This record gives sequence, structure tokens and C-alpha cells, in this order.
Amino acid sequence: MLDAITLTEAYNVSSLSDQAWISPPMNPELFKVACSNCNLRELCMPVGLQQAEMVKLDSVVSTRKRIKEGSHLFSHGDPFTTLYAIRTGYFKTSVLSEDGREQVTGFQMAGEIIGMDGIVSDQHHCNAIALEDAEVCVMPFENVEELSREFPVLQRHVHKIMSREIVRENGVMMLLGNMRAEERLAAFLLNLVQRLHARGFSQTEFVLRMTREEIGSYLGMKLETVSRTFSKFSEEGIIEVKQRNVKILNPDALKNIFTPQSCG
Amino acid sequence: MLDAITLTEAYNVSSLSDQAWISPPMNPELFKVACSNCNLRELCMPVGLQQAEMVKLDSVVSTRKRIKEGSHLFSHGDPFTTLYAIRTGYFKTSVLSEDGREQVTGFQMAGEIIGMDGIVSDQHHCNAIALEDAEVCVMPFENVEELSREFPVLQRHVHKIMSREIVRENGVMMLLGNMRAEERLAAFLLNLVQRLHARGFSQTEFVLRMTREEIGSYLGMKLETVSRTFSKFSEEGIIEVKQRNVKILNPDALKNIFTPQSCG
DNA sequence: TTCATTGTTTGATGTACATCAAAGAGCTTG
DNA sequence: CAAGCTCTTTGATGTACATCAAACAATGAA
Repeated sequence: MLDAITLTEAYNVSSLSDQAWISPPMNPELFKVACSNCNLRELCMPVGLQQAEMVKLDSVVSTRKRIKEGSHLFSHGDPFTTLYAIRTGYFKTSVLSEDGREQVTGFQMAGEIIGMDGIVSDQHHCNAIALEDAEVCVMPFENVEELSREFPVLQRHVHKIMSREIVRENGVMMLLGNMRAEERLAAFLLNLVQRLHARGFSQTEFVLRMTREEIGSYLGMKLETVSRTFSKFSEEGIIEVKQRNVKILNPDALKNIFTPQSCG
Repeated sequence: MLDAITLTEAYNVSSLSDQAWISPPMNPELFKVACSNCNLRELCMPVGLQQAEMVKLDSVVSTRKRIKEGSHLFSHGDPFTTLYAIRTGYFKTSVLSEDGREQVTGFQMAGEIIGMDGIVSDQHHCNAIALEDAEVCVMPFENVEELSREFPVLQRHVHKIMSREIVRENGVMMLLGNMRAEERLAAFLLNLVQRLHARGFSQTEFVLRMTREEIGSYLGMKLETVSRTFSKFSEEGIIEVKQRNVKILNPDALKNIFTPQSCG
């Protein structure tokens, strides 16, 4: 049954198409490198722009870039010059401790912006690695700042994106500092499915693009514990798992694990 | 011996004065509300500004505000309108889970900017609570954005501050996800002392402004574990602890705990 | 096809830290 | 100065998760 899950089953929401997800890597020459006719613009770009403004904003993006699965978009220590908007594919960002322990700091998908860790010291602090073949829009930070000065709405948008990242990380700190393994995984799955849904995919079925170990690193637990927790949810009939295919059978139960009701 | 620690022992570095730390709350009317003659400006404001530019930037700050120990500068859900630069005093920021667990997300001191969590959704996501009587500069975000459009150097500065926060939180994720209790506390103490040193205080002695419980919340451990770990460091001669007074006797040992050398 | 590799699952055992509990230290208040 | 806070320390015990280990599944190369 879960074998039947395919990305093409995802349905569309608003004007976002799932094209970007199911089509093979496109030849960038075939498509105008422009935000104004990008089907992800509602995720990357401020909303409510006039067409004319949008066209002016096209110049934030200089080029596109392909990244093969497993390779780095940027690495710790690389000079920072640009932000990236993910067009297709999936990334993880991570930091390494001195003695080589990896902490995954996030998983990013289409429409999300990465690279902001590099601004503070003009070099990247994280590694960004493609979890599948990916394509990103290169947005030189100079361009972003220049256009931000011209368009208050873009300026605010940039601030919001950075603030969102700060708030997201606050949430991860809560997970890591206060939650138990089951709560962490439940929160993770709910977050993932919610973001996928916003991109036009199913609310219930999806394919994990990361290993148990990467999930574990993100959630501060070992891969065995991730696996066991998946199995537990599965035994309880909350989810159906087959390798990386996940189907959420009882979202309310998941939410209940994540936010246990005080029984008062 | 540790009884002798007083803030007046702190020595000065560069042009930063410790005045702000030791003087009783000042009457705001006595001092011009201006960044251009603030002794913390090197922490809050971009460096390398001309005097004339600096004077123009004075208008980011609208007023100052006093916050009594234990009270909120802002709370989760409050409408966001302004950032705050801490002039004197100490804050903690925290988030609460649905069932009331607190996660301290940071401790902030003079010269640091707080409130950026509110930008993304126009309302605050954290609570900011004064750990001692404090004074902040109120910087309406409208002003910040307006002047940012005018001064690229301020614009870049704002971006750097937000990026720094993102990177800091990455580090906390590493602590929470991968480090053991001793490593966490060692990292915490080293970070604290480094920031205090940048403000003109001793590299070795300081007074904790937060409880064991708050430290524990930040570091994802229970107050008893914090206490035990302090005791352990103390027994090993690495630090001297008497209540909230801490003296670092062997900083290298602390660093070694934090970043264990691979014995290859 | 077989073999190797990589990722996943599951079981047995160990441990770092949490929890429970109680005493002590430093304050504030009357 | 005693009474009553809050915060801290320390000990005894419990447990959630890590670690170690081995089998299994999926994928891709030879």
C-alpha cells in the first residue's frame, strides 16, 4: 500500500505547482531566470508586489546552480557572497564540532532561503549538503541589499526570513532541551508534513529524504532511537513506515504526543 | 577570597567603560539619548562611522526604558514594534511549551540587541525577562528600517546582528544535541567570560546573574546536574564556585572539556 | 545473478542524567 | 534574631536513551 506512494499523488494548493518536484533537472537555459514567472515566488518573495516591481526584483537572482546529491552547496569556512533560494531538491545544513561530531541544524526544501549563517563573518558557518539532486537560485547578497534599500517590502521580507530562522531555531532548542524522543519525532514529522502541504503535497504521505542518522542528529538522538520510535508509532497505528515512506494515519495522535494535554 | 569579587574590580578595555555596570540607575534626563556619545556604541552600532553619520543614527533610538528585575521587557504574543539595545542589566529570553515547560533561549547583556524574534509575525515569540534592574534603548523597528535604507553600513550591521543570532543558536543546537553535561557547562562558562571580557570585565572572575535552574534550562539539564557539575569542576580545581560567584582557575582545562582533543 | 555497500531494524546491556528527598546557605521581613 | 523565603548542594534511586551487536533489506556494481 505504501508502495503506491508517489510524488505525483501530491495535489496542488493555490498556484504552487508540484512540477518542480517531479520533473527531471531542467536545462536552465530553457527557463528565464526570473522570479516574476517562477512558480515558487510566493514562497521566496514578498507577496503583494505589482508585476512591475516583481520584474525589477528579478535582478536579485544572478544565475542558477545545480548541486548533485551528496555534494556541498557551501561549506564551513567558505567565503560568503550570496544567499540561495532552493528551486528543487532538498538540503541539510549542519555544523561540526572540533572533534568531528555533526549536528544537523536544519532540513530545507523548495522555496526556502539558505546561506544566512554567512553574513555575520563573511564566511559560512554551516555546511549545506544536497540530499538529492537540486537546483538553487543564486542571489548575491550585494544585490539583495541594494534592492532592499530600494524596496521596503523586500527589505521587510529579508528581515522576516532571518527572523523566521531565529524563531525556528528557538523551537529546535525547545525540542532538544525539554522534549523526549517521541515528542521530538512527532514534532519533526508534523513540521515536515506541514511544510510539504504548503507546497502542494499530501498532508498524510511523504518520502523522507534523509537517513535515520540525519534525523537523529537534528533531533539530538541516535539513529537506533529514531528507528525504535518510528516502530513504536507504527505499532500504535499512528503512522505507517516502510523505509523512507511515511504515511500519517492518525495526525491527532501525533499532535497529542507533541503537545500532551494537561489532564486538568 | 571569592567574597572579594566585586564588579569594581573589572578593568577596562579599549574605550568601553564599566560605568554602565556599576553606577546606580541613572536619571535618563541627565544623559542625552544618543548613540553618538554612548559608551556602548561599539557593541551596538556599526564601527567606522563618521561623527556626522553617527549623529544621524541617533534617531534610531526613540527613548529609554527601565525594567525592574524579574519583570518582562516583552512577552510571547506581544505586538512587535521595536528592537531593544541593552544599556545596563541582564536579560534572559525564553519560550514556553504548551504544557508549560520553559526553555531559556539565551542570556543577553549590555550592548546586545533583543527583540528580533518578533519581526517574522509582528508579534513576539519569546519572553524577555530582566535578571536584574535594567535599562534598554528603544529602537522602533520602523526607524531601524528607514535608516537602514539610507545607510548601507547600518543595513549590513542589522543583517549581521541577525545572522550572529542564527549562528549562536546553531552553536546551542550543537551543545544540546551532541554534548554531555560537562561540555555544556564548560562551553557556557567560556562563552560568558568571553563576552564579559569584551565588555571590560575580568577574564577569570564573574558573578552569575541567573539561577542554576535557568542555566539548566538553557543547557538542557536539570538544576541538580548543573550544581553537581559545578561541584565537580570545583573539586578538580578548574573553577572556584561560591554561590553565584565564579572564578576560573584553569581556563585551559575548561577548553579541554569543551573541545576534547582526539588523542591521535 | 552474486557480492558489496549502505541503511534499517531489533535485542541485550550499560550509563548519563533525571527524579526524589532532605539538609544547608543566604536573603528578606517582621 | 528568628521565621520564612528561595536557591543550592548532596545523596539514593530510577529511567530514558546510548551503546554494542547482529541480522535484515535495499541498492548498485561486477
